[in-house]
Amino acid sequence: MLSERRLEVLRAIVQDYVGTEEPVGSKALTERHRLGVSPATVRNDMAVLEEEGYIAQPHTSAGRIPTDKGYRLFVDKLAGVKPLSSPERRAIQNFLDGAVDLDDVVGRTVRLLAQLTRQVAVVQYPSLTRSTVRHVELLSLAPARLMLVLITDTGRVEQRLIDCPSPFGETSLADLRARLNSRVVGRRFTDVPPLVQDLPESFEAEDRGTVSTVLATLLETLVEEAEERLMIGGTANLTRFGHDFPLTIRPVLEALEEQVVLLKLLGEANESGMAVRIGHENAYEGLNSTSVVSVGYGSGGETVAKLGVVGPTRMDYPGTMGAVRAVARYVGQILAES
Amino acid sequence: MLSERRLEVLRAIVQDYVGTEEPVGSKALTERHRLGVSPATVRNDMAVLEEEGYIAQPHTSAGRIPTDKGYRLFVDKLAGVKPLSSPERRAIQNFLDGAVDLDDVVGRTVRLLAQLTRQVAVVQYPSLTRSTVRHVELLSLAPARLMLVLITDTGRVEQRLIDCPSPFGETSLADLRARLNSRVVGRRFTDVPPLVQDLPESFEAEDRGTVSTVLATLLETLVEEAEERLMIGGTANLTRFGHDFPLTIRPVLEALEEQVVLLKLLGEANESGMAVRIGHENAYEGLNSTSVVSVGYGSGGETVAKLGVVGPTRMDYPGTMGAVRAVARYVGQILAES
DNA sequence: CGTTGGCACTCTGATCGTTCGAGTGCCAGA
DNA sequence: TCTGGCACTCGAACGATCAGAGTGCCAACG
Repeated sequence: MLSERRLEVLRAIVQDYVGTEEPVGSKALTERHRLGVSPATVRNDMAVLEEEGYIAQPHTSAGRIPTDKGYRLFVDKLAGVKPLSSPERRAIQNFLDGAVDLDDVVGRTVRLLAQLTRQVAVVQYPSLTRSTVRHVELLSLAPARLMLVLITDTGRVEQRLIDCPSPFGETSLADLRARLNSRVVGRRFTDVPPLVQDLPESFEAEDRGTVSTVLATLLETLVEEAEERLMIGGTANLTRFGHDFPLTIRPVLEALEEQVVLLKLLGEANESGMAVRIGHENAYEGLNSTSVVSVGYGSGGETVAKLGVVGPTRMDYPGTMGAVRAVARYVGQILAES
Repeated sequence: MLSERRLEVLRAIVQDYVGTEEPVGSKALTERHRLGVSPATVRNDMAVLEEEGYIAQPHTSAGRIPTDKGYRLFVDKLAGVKPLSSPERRAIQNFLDGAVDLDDVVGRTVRLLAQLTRQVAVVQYPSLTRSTVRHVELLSLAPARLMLVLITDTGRVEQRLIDCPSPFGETSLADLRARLNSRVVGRRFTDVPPLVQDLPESFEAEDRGTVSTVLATLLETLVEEAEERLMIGGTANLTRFGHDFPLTIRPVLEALEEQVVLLKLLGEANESGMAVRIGHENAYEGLNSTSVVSVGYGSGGETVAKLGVVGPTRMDYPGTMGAVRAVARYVGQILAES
């Protein structure tokens, strides 16, 4: 176990490096932090920290920089979550309150988060699988062509075209619409399948094919939409990454275009708490020199989706975590209101 | 007017510079192109071209590079549009044919375009103002609460919640729905307003308020959605931009996040033809060192939206233009089919 | 008049050595 | 266990030199 002072030294190194972006040496440390010991002592501590793998030197006789392991310790033990200032909080609330629909909420959130953290922001659309059905509508477009419209309680709308195996009368349509709605409105998506399973049986033989098709499409929509959408923003902040540009930035841009990768990344967030993945802790190779801070959000204690930021491992963890958490909370509130 | 050979020299310079990314000198030119004259002659021609502003030297005694004006001349007079190879065409078609809905079409298009041109691709969603109404649906969610669902012929769905000034019976609702649809289905959005103006008059006094509200919401939806959505992709290709990274790339990334800027950019495309904006021809300052190639697409001779790519001024214009045009055509076909 | 070969000139970029300074490791002493 | 001192290392910055590519100009030629 590292002594109190060594941890203090590590904290100082992380803070300085995050601020200056340059390797930090023993002398500079003692000058900028009131450690109460001499540079020589700090040097010894640094030697230990290096041996333990918390810090490293880019080349002999330069200062030290934190390793992923060092950041990990910093985040876990040394750093709190820095709460936002109250003007910041007010600004967040004002900005988000202006949103007019779900797209707008997500759009504003992503811009807000990017601006606040000065990093790349990723916001997942509220999940359908956790949502409930507000309404299912069936429209007849042609004798054997229907449109299915699904409306969720989060305000999202999905529509599908359906080619019926046989013509389907207006009466049957109204009937199906009514029965369907009476069974599924207010239900969670995951609960729907068993509730509609026996519906075809109660229809005339000639309509059963169509009813089955409609149900199949409905269920398919629920499942398909479980692969959820994302919005990202603040990519311009990538330019503040480091000196060795193209090499670092390219894989990150590539990763950001892979929805699957991002979803997995966010998915790693713990249900309730905040998740911080540092450097090589990220499964995706292109993000080995970045850290991801993510958290779930939702209304009323229920997580409906996640959001987070992607930035260089050399980031201001307390500040970023504070911003991410605050934004998640306010978005949850907004969703609860609407 | 420039002589034939001088134009030929300009063409050679553009081609070489696009290929090598390095200033091109007189000697190298005569070696790589069969111009039939000596380097000295080429030097004279270059001097003239420089005086006319078509090319420039980064510093004294280095090769020449084309100016924006030079690229402009190249595009207008010297370069054709390079058609894609037939394997490429087949690949495009196969890839786009797999799309399942509108989002997917746009998503695939943007990825395709980015990959084909190795640049940043921008695709605008098919415009609502040019679209026609396929169906308008009204749902009663609560006694005084309606939902309006608008379905377009391009498969897009928009929905709005409406709070009615007074309760609205099922009979009136069905009536309104029927009349509304009989008037607007198949109509272009821009033609809708006069067609529904007198609808409230034909209803009972107590329902007129609600009918007006519904109509107002409908018209509002048409207008609001005229501010259209975009999808972008291939941002990782920005890393191939140039050597002086952060400075060039940052404003581009910023521009790409400004939907308004991008829409304006695409909007500059001529109705029918392809538009190429080179360097400073772009109104937006951040894009002064990029070129934008855009074109409208649509089904049946009608332009419903635009798409294009953003890349360095030093780009392969014939190839890029060929790819953009081909993709636009195939997307138009796909839209016509669905 | 357009084209050509020759020639002197001018820069940039690469290479190399030197220097400077920050930072380290180690050791002896408090 | 901490501290001050000291020798050492190594990278970044600076400057001088050099080679090469490319230019502009000129005189000669068809």
